[in-house]
Amino acid sequence: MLEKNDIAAVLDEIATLMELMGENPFKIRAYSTGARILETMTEDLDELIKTGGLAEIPGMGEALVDKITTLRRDGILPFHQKLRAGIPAGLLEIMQIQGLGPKKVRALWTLLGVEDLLKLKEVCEAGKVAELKGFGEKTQTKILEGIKNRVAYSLRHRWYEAAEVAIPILAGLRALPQVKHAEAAGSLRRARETVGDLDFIVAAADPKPIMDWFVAYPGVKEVTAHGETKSSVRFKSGLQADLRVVPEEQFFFALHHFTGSKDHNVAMRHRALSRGLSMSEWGFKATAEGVQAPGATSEAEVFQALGLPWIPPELREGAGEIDAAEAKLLPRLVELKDLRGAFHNHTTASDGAHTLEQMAKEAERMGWEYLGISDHSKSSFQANGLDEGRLLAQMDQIAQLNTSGKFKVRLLTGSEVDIMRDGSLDYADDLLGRLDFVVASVHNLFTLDREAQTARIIRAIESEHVDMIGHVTGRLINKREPYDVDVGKIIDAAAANDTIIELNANPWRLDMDWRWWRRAAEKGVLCSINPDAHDFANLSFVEHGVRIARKGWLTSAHVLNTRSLPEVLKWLGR
DNA sequence: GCCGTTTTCGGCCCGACTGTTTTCAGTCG
Repeated sequence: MLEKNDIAAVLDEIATLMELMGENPFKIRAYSTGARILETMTEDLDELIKTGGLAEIPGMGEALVDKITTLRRDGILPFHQKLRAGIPAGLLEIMQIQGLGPKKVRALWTLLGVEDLLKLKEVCEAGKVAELKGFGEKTQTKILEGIKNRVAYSLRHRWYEAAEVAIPILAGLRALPQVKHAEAAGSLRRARETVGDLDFIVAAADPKPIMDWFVAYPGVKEVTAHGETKSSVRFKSGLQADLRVVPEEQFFFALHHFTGSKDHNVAMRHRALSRGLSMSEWGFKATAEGVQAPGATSEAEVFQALGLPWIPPELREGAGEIDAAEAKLLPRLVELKDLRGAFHNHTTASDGAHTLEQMAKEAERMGWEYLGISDHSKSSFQANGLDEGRLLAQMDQIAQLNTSGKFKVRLLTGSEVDIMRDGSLDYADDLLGRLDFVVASVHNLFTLDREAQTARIIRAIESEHVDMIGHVTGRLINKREPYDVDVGKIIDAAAANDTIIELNANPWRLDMDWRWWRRAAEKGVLCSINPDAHDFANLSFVEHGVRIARKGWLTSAHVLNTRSLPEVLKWLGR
């Protein structure tokens, strides 16, 4: 039995294998589309298979439904196995190298017997690749570079790290006298948790000085393209950045196009075609008699031309946003300014860097009404977790601070209590009952099997003292895989027990993943955007949480910490 | 492989850049 994402990975691999076999590209695209649908859908797969709802999804035909059903049931698909048997596994890795696509890889394989990276390196170094028709010296050199740097080049970068690079470039572009508009597009603008490369779109009449400025930007290690309207550079970190300069009248079309996603664009173009318009990054072209191709002086006008309201970039994943826009059902997404406080914050009592007072001062500076303190519990000795006596002392200290009138912000007593192996909690019920709020988190035994891990967390959810579940999967983006847990079941349990699921806003975590929030919200699960701050500057992590909440279609009504202090106290005391 | 106010075949989103060519294929987004 395979999970949704694993089935999507198989479909993607089938697509790649078929490319290598030189299959019909439209057939190949159908498999990729199927993979994207599985990745983004929020419904329960088993349910969809049982009810036949899967076949109702546009792009899901009979063949795909069959194969997905088989993969779900058997975990294996003969069609896939057969494809695999005919193609060396090493070719899939070679396909990852920039500049090598199915045609070239197939040529290397059939003409030079290349079956893995080692052999590829060998034939490049022997100069055999440059002799092949369609290849040359430059291609050979680029392949060798690609082999050497394949780890760094293929890595996706955490959103905030990409943003740190992008922000000064964007400011630099905007400061150039020729530049009319400049924006960062791509997955950065869509607020994906990781970013593959940066995309800058600039409106200007004369591209040349802008291109020249860009390729000479400090920190650029390599210029991989330097054309009239497009340039690409690579930084030392391996991060690549593309710049496109377009005439002003094309800017909003280009911005929309390069913001993507691919699936969103495909859907938009279909919609355009049905209205007698062909759509590209250049703008609209009339394809039918008597149709006028409209221009656009804002991105909203691009959507307007297709009878749609502006769709926030975070939602543009081709996962139903266009249908929702059409039906006027787009959510009014939560914003940073909606937040009135935050839970799940640490102090020097456990592993935080700042005291209660320092944290309170910063929360007040941010204009918050309340700040929830939740240091670690005693089992997290590596984090200096509090035993019962120290927790009681901290509760007294917080009570004193609140009555002292020193801060306008109200501090709330809490704990990030460890979930034990069996799902019980690290403090007794009577102590938990005296706290304003309780976050329950897993901090050990990451390798429990799926069933045990899920059962463990669900037992914590069922505790009457647990208000929220912390970092549901424990993932650290690009560093540690999530522990094996059935998030769908966690969501159901949270809904049934009126337990909040945290959106951990630490930019390495962003956990629960954005792909689950829409479903959670539909089931009535409340979210809390928690900074998990370990120093006062970390309180600003909520900005990352808001971004992900938006990506998960959440409105302020779905988020506890958009509520006022009295409302929050009422919810917690329920 | 999917889809259909062209329903069971014949289309399927669009363009820039590079490197190899000498008019274009392959790759990428």
